[in-house]
Amino acid sequence: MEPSPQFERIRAYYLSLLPALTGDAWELCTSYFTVRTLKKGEFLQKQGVVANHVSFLNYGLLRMYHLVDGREKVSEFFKEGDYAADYRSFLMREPANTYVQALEETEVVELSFDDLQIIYQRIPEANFIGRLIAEELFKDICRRTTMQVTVSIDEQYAAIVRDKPWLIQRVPQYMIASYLGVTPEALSRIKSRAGKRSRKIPLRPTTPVITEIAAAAKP
Amino acid sequence: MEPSPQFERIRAYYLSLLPALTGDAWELCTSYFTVRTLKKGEFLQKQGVVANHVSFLNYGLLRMYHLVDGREKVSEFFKEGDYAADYRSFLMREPANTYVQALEETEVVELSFDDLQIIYQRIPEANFIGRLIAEELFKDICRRTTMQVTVSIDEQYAAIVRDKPWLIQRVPQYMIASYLGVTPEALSRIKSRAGKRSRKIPLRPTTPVITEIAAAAKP
DNA sequence: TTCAGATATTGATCCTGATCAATAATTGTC
DNA sequence: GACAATTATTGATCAGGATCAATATCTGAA
Repeated sequence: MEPSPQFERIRAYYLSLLPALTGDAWELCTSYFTVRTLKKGEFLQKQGVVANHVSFLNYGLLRMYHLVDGREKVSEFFKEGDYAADYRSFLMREPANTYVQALEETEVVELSFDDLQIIYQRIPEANFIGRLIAEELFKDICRRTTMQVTVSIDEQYAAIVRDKPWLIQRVPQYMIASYLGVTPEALSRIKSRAGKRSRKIPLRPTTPVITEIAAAAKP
Repeated sequence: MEPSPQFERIRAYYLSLLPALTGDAWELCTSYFTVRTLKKGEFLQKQGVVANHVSFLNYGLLRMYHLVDGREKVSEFFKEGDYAADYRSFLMREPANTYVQALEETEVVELSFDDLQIIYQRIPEANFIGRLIAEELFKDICRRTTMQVTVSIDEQYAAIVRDKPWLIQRVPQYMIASYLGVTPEALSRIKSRAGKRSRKIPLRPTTPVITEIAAAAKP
């Protein structure tokens, strides 16, 4: 509706994606936005429920996790400036298989699925933004996957300390352990052993490496 | 350029996304498409090289993998009807950290990054398609991630046998093992032990479960 | 400040998958 | 069909993380 300071951050975000986003189009968007505040511990999303909103974080911190056999497996953290919510569930209109919970008091700008479709229809450029957001999420999840495959837990933890110190500050260690796919005990030992600096372990291939030369040579 | 049977499959795909894709717009698209054939063993993408094309598979089979410490870690398979290529590298214009290699003779329809940008500019609806494709890729990678976190290797293999029998048929077992994140030996044992049916292991939480009630109660 | 609950560390043991090694089965080629 | 190369299986040992348990540290509220 009216220009609100609560939409400043998301506006800056959108403008960075699409500088030409005009006043009218933006007004239409904001007319569908709603603001919501989550207390620490509250859930933005629960397993089994279809995600009906995407949420842009004005401030605060969320974690996304799977609940498997009574254990929580943290898959992602969201902080101010991020898009949160189970985007898969949101897109597929299927029940989510994750929980999203506030770790701090958090304010989000919400947009419902139906309203987003209206926006896509009325503002063709919105598809551009939607594309960039989907691409952004894709890149993030790729980065994570590559990390998991490429780097040892020790190095992943070191990378977090180096690149995302805010995670260390704001999240209990056992959740970071879960995020890394190990137990709290294991992470504790990883930290302690981090002192004695990285020994290089030379490995040799166990699986045949198909080189292009060798393979392409055979028509 | 001219209506080609080589573009039939991708046309059907696009039409399924956007029925209103008009003849003219489609012609513009096809004018940028190029067809390429890969022999078994040839690479569509190599680590260290910026992915300059997205590739739609007309027929054939590709695998994507990371090379870490001389070992290949398979992260994805692509078959006819899929979009292949290191989309992260393509989007970010950064060197890829993966290889994409043909496991069978494969025909792809390629579109370069620059040409795609032109299409996005000239055909606004293309953003719609681009959004859906990015969303599709996102959903796929989410599905994979959820599997990895949620389900045991045994069950993941069973799921492949059940849901993707073509993988079993067309891909050597040691690549499927790599895809599942285990050694070929381990997968072999998993298969043999698959006979004696799943014993249920009751687990109790090792990490405190923050319930909404408890957490939200504290303002 | 004190205390209780939550979080982190440390130790001992167990278990699964990795590794190393050898053999068997399969596949494709001549 | 026979052979060579690739792929799969099976066995024995090893290593790292999980688990269980105990203690230490931290945090926030009264």
